[in-house]
Amino acid sequence: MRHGDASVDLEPGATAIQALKALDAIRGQIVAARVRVADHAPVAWDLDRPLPDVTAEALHLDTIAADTDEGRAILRHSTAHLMAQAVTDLFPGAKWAIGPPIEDGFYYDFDVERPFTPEDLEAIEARMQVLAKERQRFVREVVAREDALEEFADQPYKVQIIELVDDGTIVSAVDVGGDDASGLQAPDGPTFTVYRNVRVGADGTDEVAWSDLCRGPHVPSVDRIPAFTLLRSAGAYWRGREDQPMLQRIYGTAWESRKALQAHLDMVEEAKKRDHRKLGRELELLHHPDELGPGLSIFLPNGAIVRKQMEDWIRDETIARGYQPVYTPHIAKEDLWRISGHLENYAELMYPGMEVENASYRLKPMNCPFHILAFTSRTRSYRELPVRIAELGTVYRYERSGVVNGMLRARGFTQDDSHIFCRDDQVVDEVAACVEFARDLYRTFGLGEPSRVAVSTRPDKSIAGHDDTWEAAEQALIDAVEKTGLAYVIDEGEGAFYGPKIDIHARDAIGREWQLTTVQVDFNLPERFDITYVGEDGAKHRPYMVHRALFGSIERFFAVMVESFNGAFPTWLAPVQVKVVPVAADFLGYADEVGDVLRARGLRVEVDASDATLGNKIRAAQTSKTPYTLVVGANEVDARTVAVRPYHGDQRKDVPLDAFVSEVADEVAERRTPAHG
RNA sequence: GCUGGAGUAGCUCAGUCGGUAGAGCAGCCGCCUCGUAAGCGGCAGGUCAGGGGUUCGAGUCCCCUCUCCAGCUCCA
Repeated sequence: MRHGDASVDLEPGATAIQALKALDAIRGQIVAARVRVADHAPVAWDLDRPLPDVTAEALHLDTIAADTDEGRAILRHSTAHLMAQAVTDLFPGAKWAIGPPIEDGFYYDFDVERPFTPEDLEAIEARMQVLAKERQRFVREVVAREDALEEFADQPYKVQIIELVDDGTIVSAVDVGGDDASGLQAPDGPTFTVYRNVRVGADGTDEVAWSDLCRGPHVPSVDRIPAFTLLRSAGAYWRGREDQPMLQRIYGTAWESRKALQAHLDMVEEAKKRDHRKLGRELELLHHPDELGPGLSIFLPNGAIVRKQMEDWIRDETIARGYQPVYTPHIAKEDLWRISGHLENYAELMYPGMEVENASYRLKPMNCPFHILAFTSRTRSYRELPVRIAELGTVYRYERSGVVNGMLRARGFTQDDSHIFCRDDQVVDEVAACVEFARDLYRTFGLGEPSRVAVSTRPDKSIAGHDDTWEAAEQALIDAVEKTGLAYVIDEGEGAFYGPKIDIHARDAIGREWQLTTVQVDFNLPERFDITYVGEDGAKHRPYMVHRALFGSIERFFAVMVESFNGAFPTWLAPVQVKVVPVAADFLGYADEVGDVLRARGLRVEVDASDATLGNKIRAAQTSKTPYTLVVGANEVDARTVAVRPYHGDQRKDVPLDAFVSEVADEVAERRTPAHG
């Protein structure tokens, strides 16, 4: 068998680890092997599992290191088993559902008598530490369907999983192994894989401590998990469906080293410190009084300045790119929402009607119907297409109470919304332009390139459009993304009910990914509103309609900015750009003069006229994360200079006032955006 | 909507066994006039989320409601 260029011959029945040792292929910490037979897809393989019985030339072998995404997933999967074993020990009668690795950790769902308490988690983790020391081995066994059913007869969820596999509901969503996943051996009838945790008993013989239905692979033994911890518990529906019973889920994480685990926990802690709700309060950006109601917020003056910079940028850019701004109301008669189909498809997300003068009015959950009315305000010619209607439209959605979450998920929010009416031959260019527009936006606001571009295809619940229409639109979106040169993935069945879409994500300063931009094709509304334009042939034609929001929600994007910049906005966005601090009251006159000079160049300045000590005033300026603090005293008055203390970077003394003003004015004019921090 | 946790001054938090509410910061007043992250003193600030109950007595125990947080489901 081969590993890279090396090859070696082995006895039949040799395990992956034996082969890797023979090949001298082990570097660093290995959790599993990767086996590829001929041109089959590679399969992750337990180190102690015998290699497939094929010719040496056909077999390729590689290692899976602990410090890779794939390696960590295996560590975490094994840790999930360890946790389930601990839960079984401490909570006899607990039923196990599923326990997969996820991004940054793992979970396992249990059906237990009562929900887990924080104390339970401590006890479970302590039990896991004890079990880990037992050096239990993970032993893989392939069993027949009937044997699996018998073995797990008292585990109703496992039985269900087996039955779901029977009827094809589950293929790979839940990892149960089964037919040799490598496709290397044709099994005799349906089989499942069981992993047994085996320890050496008091009498020196092997004893099975715990078993689970599982695809694997796993680390060879539980003591090979370098670092793990449990994080929290929460309810979770069986199979993720609301009509199913609620189980108790425990989240945990595992890493290749104590250091890596600590780094992860530090990152979580850092994210907590940056929470936009916390910073929004501390920096007086936002206010969420109970009197307002859930999911609604007030932008305080500081927050409003930041938001205005965002809005000014997008307004200017949309006009520059040929969009036509409109303004539309926040409510409309119910009839409009009947025509648009929102009452039919979206009613549970709409606030109830307001009865006025024998008519019912509704708050708008979307801007589209209004933009359509703007389009249909007169007869449209093919010559004027594409027509791009744009608005910062504030919408209201009656989100279910449990999902409201700061500004990330609000009940009232503002979309930088636009609807583009165009001919079919213009769709690709228009969509590509939207994607490029979004890239500019991310660059401007310091988010770099998109981290993920996903084209979502027709969902089961789609109501509009023929198959070939959907296919054509999906292809148009793909063509548009390819035109931009960005890599993309296909999210099957994740499109909106009225058409396919492109979602764009970006990563913030601490590596978190946010869904921001959405570009959607709509087949539904043009039909419902019977939108037409007059073509070259004098006949009426139906335009395509593209929805698009680049920030997505201004409020959400604002929150992402707050968290990503950690409240320390770049100068062009900062609520107060410069604070002038006189050393003592005697120098207040010069401080005011400096303030006036800066304001005359359009900068946002505050002069600290309080009678606090210098140290106190500087501290106040620093904790407000103001980009520049200027200290002025006798030296500065005489030389007409300022002592500059930037929020990021080293202080500079004796900077000529004029030079500082030009420097900052340029920085703002260029919207210079350093890396987030 | 569901599961769990939490709500005390503007903010961060203490409050013991059920015995009549406390600190720091911020605010206001005064003193200090200061060279790079907290000078000193004083004053004011509370329907302990709201409602009901138990009790001689409830921030504390019980019930209901609201809001927030961590998830599930749903989504910008």
